[in-house]
Amino acid sequence: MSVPVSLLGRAFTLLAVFTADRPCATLSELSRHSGLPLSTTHRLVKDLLAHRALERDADGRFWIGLRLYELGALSPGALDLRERALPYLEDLFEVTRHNVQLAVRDGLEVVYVERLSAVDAVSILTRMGSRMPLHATGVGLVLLAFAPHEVQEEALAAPLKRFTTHTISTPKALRSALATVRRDGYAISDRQIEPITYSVAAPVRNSSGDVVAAVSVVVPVETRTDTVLPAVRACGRAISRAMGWRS
Amino acid sequence: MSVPVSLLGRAFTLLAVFTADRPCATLSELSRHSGLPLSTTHRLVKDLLAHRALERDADGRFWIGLRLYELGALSPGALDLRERALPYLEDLFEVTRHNVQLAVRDGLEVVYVERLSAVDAVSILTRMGSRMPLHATGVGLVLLAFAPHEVQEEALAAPLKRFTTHTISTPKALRSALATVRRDGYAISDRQIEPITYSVAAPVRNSSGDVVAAVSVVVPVETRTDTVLPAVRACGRAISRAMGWRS
DNA sequence: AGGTCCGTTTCCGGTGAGTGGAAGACTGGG
DNA sequence: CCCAGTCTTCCACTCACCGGAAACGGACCT
Repeated sequence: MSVPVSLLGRAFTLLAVFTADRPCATLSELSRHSGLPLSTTHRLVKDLLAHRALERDADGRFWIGLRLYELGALSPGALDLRERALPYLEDLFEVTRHNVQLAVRDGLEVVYVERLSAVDAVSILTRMGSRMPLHATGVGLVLLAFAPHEVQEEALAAPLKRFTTHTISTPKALRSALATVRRDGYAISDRQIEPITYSVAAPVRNSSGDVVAAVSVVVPVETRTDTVLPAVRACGRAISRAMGWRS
Repeated sequence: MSVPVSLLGRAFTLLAVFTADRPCATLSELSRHSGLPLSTTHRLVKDLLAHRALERDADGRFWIGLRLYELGALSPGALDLRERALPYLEDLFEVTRHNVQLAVRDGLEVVYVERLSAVDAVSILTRMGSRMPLHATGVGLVLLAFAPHEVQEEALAAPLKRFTTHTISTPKALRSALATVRRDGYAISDRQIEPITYSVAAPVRNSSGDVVAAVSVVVPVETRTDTVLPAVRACGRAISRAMGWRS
């Protein structure tokens, strides 16, 4: 295992130890998982603590700090898109009572910038800040279908990870699905991630008409998707208008 | 103006140029506002871009990048508190139809970790990730009233910034208000930030019974606070239970 | 077309911030 | 008490980082 020689590279390697499955870690764990020598890790952690990028709990374990939360909240996805979209996401949540998600594209992945869910909602696989492959999610299909041509070709040439027997797993199937999304103007992801859910997704456009995000509702398979589709599409349009889009 | 000599210090000084009022900046602006020489700024920005901590738009301006959003979403406030609290916040939003906020304490400030609001809600002064002084907000009063004794004394000894003629601005008034909050078990902030709103806030406790967050509703002054108070308090209790609290 | 201005990018010799192995300190369990 | 694991401190050495200066590129003006 090679660690970066640059200090910033090391700092980000260290921060990458934190995941949703490992939201906190001891100094030794940080050293072990990052590959950085213990004393280097110790010094780096001390600096990150000083800058509030990390914080330490009473048991001595380290967590991502509030400063990164604050900075992250200034990113375009959070500050611009989320703040404008939130009222419409809430409306969609209220009329459907199912998980509502807002996501942007980063490379060949979806990054969720918001998720509204109920206590007894059907699926809790995604979370604010989490990632999923484009090909396997409703929002991902929408974002990919309207992405630049070279992004689509890149996704079609990449391995398509399989989650269930329904996951799109050949370039041919994906190409066909993308064409369907572009024709229809929305996507229905059928049991691609979990065998018990559909995801119904619609595009969100900016003032230039580019698709910059996607909104979706995740419903149990017993739900008829056409009962939520109009609401999802209306929500996508409402957010688009809030972003300055004119049809 | 003195800039840090350490690389991490410089990186964070640079990132501090980004605020809600200046969410993006050019290279020259970053250099000017951070005090770092132009070529140092350029090199640092290039590294931060490589690590996705910054991103660049089509006009060449820099923004906080998705990587910081992802990392920030792993912080305890976002990952643990927010995810557990969200369904109850949504319930509170639904029954009150007013701005709902969830906040934690950081030093002598409140940091908002979630805000749900409607298109026509009365106040939009706060935002995910933003800060306010403890003494002047409902959630701040709650967090301070139940904070360790030395934190309370520190707040009482610090300057109390005034926002309106109603803002608590003397240590005597603050001490009295804190006693009231502790006695009542909730806080009502009367026109302290804006002359048109009240904030009604209640504590959120963890499994050890410590107050680790506060939830509030912001309502117009024409609203009788006792119409929303029970719902806010119930919400605080529900989130506390989700955090493992036992009464 | 040429010139000017401003913002951005590149270059490179010099240097001090950062390094990590080793030793020491601390903590908890047997 | 002993042991193992975790954390903290130390310091001679080195190379990643620095920033002034030059080059580059684009927009605007005459």
